[in-house]
Amino acid sequence: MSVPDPPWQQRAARKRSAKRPLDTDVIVRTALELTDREGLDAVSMRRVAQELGTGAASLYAYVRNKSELQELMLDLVIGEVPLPEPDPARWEEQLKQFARDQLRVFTAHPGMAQVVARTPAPTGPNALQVTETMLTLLRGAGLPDRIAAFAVDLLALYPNAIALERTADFALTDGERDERMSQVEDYFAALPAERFPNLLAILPVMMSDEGEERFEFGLELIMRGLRSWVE
Amino acid sequence: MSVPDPPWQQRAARKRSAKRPLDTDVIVRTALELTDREGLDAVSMRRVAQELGTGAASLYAYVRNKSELQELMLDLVIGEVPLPEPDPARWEEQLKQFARDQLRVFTAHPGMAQVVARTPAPTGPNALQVTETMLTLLRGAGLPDRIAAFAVDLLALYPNAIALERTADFALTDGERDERMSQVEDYFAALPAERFPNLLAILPVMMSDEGEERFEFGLELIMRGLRSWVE
DNA sequence: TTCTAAGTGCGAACGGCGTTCGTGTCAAGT
DNA sequence: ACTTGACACGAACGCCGTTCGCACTTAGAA
Repeated sequence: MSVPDPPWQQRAARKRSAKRPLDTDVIVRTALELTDREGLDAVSMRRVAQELGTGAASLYAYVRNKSELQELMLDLVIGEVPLPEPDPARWEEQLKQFARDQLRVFTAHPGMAQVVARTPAPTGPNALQVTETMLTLLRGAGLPDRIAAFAVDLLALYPNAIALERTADFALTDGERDERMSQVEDYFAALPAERFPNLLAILPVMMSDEGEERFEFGLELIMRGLRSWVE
Repeated sequence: MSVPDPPWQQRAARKRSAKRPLDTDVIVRTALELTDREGLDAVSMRRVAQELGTGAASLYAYVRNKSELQELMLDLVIGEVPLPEPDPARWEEQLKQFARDQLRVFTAHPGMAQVVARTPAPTGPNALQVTETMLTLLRGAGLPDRIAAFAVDLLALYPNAIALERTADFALTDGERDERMSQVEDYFAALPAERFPNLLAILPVMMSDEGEERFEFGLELIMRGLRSWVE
């Protein structure tokens, strides 16, 4: 080793040590960043590998396949939902806030709602912690076990479904979005009034952009329903 | 035309007339049958074309692209949901039955629930008719327009979300399903009792296979919530 | 009857995908 | 110094959606 390495080997060596060694965590995080930036459809194994300066094949040492990668991403995202300190007196508000936070987090990571839909009953550590906390709140409120078990599903389902709806068109270009919008408008304008009287009567309400009120309505509806089973 | 066509031309002619000429309808129907048999993931343009004895390129004369094909399939499926004759006195039961029928239809066509999730506000003719009927029921029940508009969304969302959950693993082989099942069991069995007391306490209830009761619970919850806004 | 133009059918090709295989590389252990 | 084992990854396989351009059919004009 008395002679220094030739320059091209030095470069290679520096490059190798400069980049963090591959591990499951960086892969998952990189994939998630890519999803946030370009949507879930852009996240291919090749693309993630490229982002890490390597080849697709290298990822398979740390991740069984693409769907496992997505499940790992999912649990990472679920981990971002803040857990409340259960306070039985405020169970309704705490559950509502929980649902709001869930919606916020999944809206912030467009595409992850699709992953939830494909993943029957997420079982990552963070998902379990979320379930445990919700159960604490529901049982603390005096709901029977059976109802609590049903409700925990429902309360996870609802924000996810709304998030799915809101992020469905993330991958569309502005042009496509506009085109779809004007198509829908034309279509509604052309509806025969005698066959769709209610639809037309209610159109202004449906078109008005009160997404947040809509979500809050659903939450309030669920809480009113739950209340009827307390004790 | 005094001389009959040579045999090879006859065969060609028979072949051509024997298979129905391509049109949008057969394409959509074939794609749907394929989905029912093998799941949505198996429905590629090539595969549908193969089923019709032609090449993938031929389909593009009748269908703009794959996602348009899926939207057409979706409206066909929505058309299978039976429409009730609105009877204001029985609005709750009619809405419930509506939701049940929707779940049934989407469970019978595994994969179509995924398409709903990707399609913001389906606008096919059948979807519109469904919306109109639901609005008739909701407004007839005495719900304010604003609430009715929200509720119609919610009542479509819920059966779809459940159908999505139920058909999520359609593409899995039995082996994969079993593997997942036993994985989940092991995982739960290994949970530390002090960190997940509620989860473990409720596990028997969650594991018991009462999918239908679960759906009915959600329906009843929604109806109780709606009732609180009547008049 | 013959010619032509329009429309349909479709093989071939492009660029991308998930995943596997087998070779290459290199550090740690002997 | 040599072996071993873990990691890295280029190349390839068989899919995918979509486009292009050529072959073929056929309806109407001449």
